[in-house]
Amino acid sequence: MTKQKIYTLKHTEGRTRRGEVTVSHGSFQTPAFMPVGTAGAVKAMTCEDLEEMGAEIILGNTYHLYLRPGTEIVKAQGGLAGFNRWHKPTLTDSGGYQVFSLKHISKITDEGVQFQSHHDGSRHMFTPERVMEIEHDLGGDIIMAFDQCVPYPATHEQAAEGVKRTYDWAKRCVSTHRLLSETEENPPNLFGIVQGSVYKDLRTESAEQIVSLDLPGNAIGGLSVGESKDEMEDMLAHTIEHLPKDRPRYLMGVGYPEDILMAVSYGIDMFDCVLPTRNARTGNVFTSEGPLVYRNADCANDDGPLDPNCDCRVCQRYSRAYIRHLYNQSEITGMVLASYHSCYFYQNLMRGIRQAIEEDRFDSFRKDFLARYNGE
RNA sequence: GGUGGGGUUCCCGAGUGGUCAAAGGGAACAGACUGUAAAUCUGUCGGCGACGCCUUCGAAGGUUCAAAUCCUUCCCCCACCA
Repeated sequence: MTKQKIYTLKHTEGRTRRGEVTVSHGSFQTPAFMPVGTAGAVKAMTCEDLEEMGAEIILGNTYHLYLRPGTEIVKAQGGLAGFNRWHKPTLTDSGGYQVFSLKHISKITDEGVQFQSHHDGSRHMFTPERVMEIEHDLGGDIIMAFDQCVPYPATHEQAAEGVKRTYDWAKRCVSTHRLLSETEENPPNLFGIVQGSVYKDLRTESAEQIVSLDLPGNAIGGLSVGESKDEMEDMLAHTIEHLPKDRPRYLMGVGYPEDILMAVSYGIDMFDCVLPTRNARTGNVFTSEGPLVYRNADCANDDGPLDPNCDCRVCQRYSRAYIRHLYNQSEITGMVLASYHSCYFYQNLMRGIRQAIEEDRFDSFRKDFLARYNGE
């Protein structure tokens, strides 16, 4: 495996940084928000939509794609890019989060995780080795190590166990990944994941272990799982100090706009979150003036756009009244329009953040954004 | 005109003497959602000075300690027959 540097730092403002990550399918600007395309598609969005709004990298999920349509099909179709025709970078998550969210139908051992499919109950086994094979077959540009995302709250002992297992598994991921990469033309970039729940000593330990693996990128996992915003910030601020500055640092599963701004202020480069898409499908969108429950009755006769300050093509054309009506009638177009807007909103937020960093005014950008967002 | 069935809280629809303000859906209203078991889930859903009271089950009377449930009359719907 030829080791290449994938991160280029372009500008810093305090701890905040502006950079670029380059992988097989191209580059993406950081800080970046990656829409989540669990089953090979960002729900309700087409590739054209995503390109249009400026998304440069999306996620795919090992667990979901392995179960359906099955790794063989995706591989035979030319990997994810060949399959879903998203020709920009893709990051695949390892299924570590599913170990957390599907804990009631899975069993964790040192060997790996035995789980039942949420589709049909069939039994499967994920080991770090198996996950690497799958992720290589899926063909993403960045693949995540198979980790154990510990639920919140967790005792120090439980969290420590998660840290140990995450490290053991990460080492096994690295071995298998190296082996698989030897025969590949464009091997993916394996990112490690730091765990440790809300315990600083464990975060330190986990970060040092993961960093010692010398991977091209590092992620902070196990946050935004139920802890308070203060705890999240504490852990993030603490953990990121242990992650190398010459590689991308990815905060997994985050978050709300205010969380992203907070994390960027500490130097996080990559984010992903289901909020813009999931919430859009359940009647909520993000706007410059704060979250809007467009499903609620006060939008019934509102001919204004979802966000009065948005220049996305949904806000240029459609009204709250119409989109609410579509939602209430379960017209899929309602979810499509709402999802488009919120995804655009997130991409637009990231554009604003990047530009502000370049112009050394991130702090005021953050302050102004939050003032308007919180209706102050 | 005859025979049979039926009218229940916004809608559909259970309930056939007390444990019924009345099951269950739907609609409506609100809340939740952070590496997507999520076009999902939760709550409210007659009124009120609310551990109690008032109004409600087509209408009006009646039986009973007690009626959405039984009886009488009336109004209206549906099906089939003529």
